[in-house]
Amino acid sequence: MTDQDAIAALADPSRRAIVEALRKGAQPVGQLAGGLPISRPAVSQHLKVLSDAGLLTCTTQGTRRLYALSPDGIAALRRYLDALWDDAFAAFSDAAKGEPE
Amino acid sequence: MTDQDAIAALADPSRRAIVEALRKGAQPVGQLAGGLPISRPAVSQHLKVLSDAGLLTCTTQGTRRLYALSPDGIAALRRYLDALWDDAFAAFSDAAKGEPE
DNA sequence: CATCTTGGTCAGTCATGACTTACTGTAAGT
DNA sequence: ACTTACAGTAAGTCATGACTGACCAAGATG
Repeated sequence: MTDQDAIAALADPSRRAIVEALRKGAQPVGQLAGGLPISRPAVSQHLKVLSDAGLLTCTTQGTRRLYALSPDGIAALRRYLDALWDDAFAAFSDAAKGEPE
Repeated sequence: MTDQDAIAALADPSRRAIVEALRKGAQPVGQLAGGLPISRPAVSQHLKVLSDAGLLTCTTQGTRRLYALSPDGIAALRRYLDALWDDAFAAFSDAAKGEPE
């Protein structure tokens, strides 16, 4: 439910820029929008997609909402890629030995 | 050039289906198209995107072309996510220290 | 050589989604 | 209570790219 959606979420350049901005720490929406070439509503929409994908967490402080990277969501992606790499390497080894028929 | 493009390449459901099909081993284009609900030209186009992103390798055998997962390309993605996770966890730890009030 | 198989390319269509402006809601300050 | 600051939602526009049918190139086979 999440690992596939998370990849799609990271596909958009604006969303990757948001993720890169959050690597240094949590930020409110307005601050994120200030550092990006898109409007604040656009940032809000991207934050929703990233949150739904499990990549971000949100903590409310009055009218401010702090968004931060979610280690759990990123860990899920890592597990998916680890498994994919295992299969890729196994198939690579098989091909190197001789072609299965 | 590759790690970001690779994520975008994996965002499409059809391309993920191709990657999943290749987990078991290399396949020619026609066989891939036979197992998917899209036409052969569509598969060809997806294979090009995945190859350009460094996720697939292609070996030509006469008129046949065998596509296989590239361990190198997947490894590059793993490294990117590992670094991202490091930052996410560091930011999470910082927030845990400063927040409790 | 004729032809069949395999697969990449072209041109065009159509749907998805990224973006903006305008609006609404909510918490804090005066 | 009024106003200001912050942020999510709605409606509409527009560009990107996923897909198909038709065409073309190249190697195998008779």
